[in-house]
Amino acid sequence: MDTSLRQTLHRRGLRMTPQRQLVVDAVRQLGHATPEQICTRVQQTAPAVNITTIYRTLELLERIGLVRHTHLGHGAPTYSEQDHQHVHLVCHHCGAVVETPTDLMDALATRLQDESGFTLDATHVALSGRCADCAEDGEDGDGDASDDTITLSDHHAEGNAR
Amino acid sequence: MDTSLRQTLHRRGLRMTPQRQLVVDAVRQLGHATPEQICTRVQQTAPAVNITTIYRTLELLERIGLVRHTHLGHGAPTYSEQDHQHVHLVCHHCGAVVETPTDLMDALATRLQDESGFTLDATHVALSGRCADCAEDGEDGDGDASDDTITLSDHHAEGNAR
DNA sequence: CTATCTGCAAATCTTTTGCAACGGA
DNA sequence: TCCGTTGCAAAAGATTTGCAGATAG
Repeated sequence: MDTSLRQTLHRRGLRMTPQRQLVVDAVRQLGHATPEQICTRVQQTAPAVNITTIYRTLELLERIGLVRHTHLGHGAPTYSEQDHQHVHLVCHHCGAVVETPTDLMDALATRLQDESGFTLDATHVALSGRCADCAEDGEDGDGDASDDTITLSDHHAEGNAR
Repeated sequence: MDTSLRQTLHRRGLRMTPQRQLVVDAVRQLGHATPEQICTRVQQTAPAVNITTIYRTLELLERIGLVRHTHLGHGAPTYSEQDHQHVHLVCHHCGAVVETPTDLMDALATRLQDESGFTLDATHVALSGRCADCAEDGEDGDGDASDDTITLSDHHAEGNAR
């Protein structure tokens, strides 16, 4: 059952290792997960695997097209199977991540293509907003400032470098 | 012309400082910029301003609703004026960032609202893809792996913690 | 004058890199 | 055997925090 991974690797002169199998498994099982989460999962089976290997393996798997990463909005990118395509909706308020079919973006993709020649990759980033559970309420609108250039005198010392 | 900023701050018991004015100006002038870029800009006027202050000020300005941050996909978040609303399109290939009017997303927003009850914040994240200049060519599709749990024997040492 | 801010240094955290040893084919 | 891989330690970045002193009001 691991023939495919092994072959894909061999085809490019790469080697099959237990670590790589574990990372692929973890990505598959976790759906979309950060390197940290993947590392934790892998270490449940093989505690000695270093997080450095996770990073290197994810990069390699992405390069050969087995996984892809998505930016959910905040810091860490999340990795998932290449063919596990969907659009992520992240709720600002509760942090929930909802997955929706990519065809939701078809109309937009077409429009972007027509109007800007931009080919949309709908799955690479997450859309932000508020989920149904977190009804909208807070509204804020204010913005105005000047445009001057002052010479700011710093308090104590200055001219520091490291 | 800076009355607005000062008042907004005072209203919340906060103080008006040259640094804050400079950060607001920089955000406005740069359109969308990382904390690093904002820092550089501010330091052109006031070299002594520390990047720590930039971070703290941006956080504060965001909290009081004067600026907002957007995740362009890769690492650094970019800050812009609260009311400078637009959708970002980031090209995977050349890294170009194109801004488009938010009404591009109206149809999608409506559909999301209807189908999922999800209220879209179109400006918080950037859409990824390929811009017109970077024509598509590379295609890759392959994915299959196993599901086993092996006991991985690590080479040299083990049992390390820090 | 007092509480808020700032600059600096150092602590965190995440991701990357150099290197020597290990192990897959 | 040979070279791709791995673990470890340390480097490199980015962001946060503690603190003493400066400053807005």
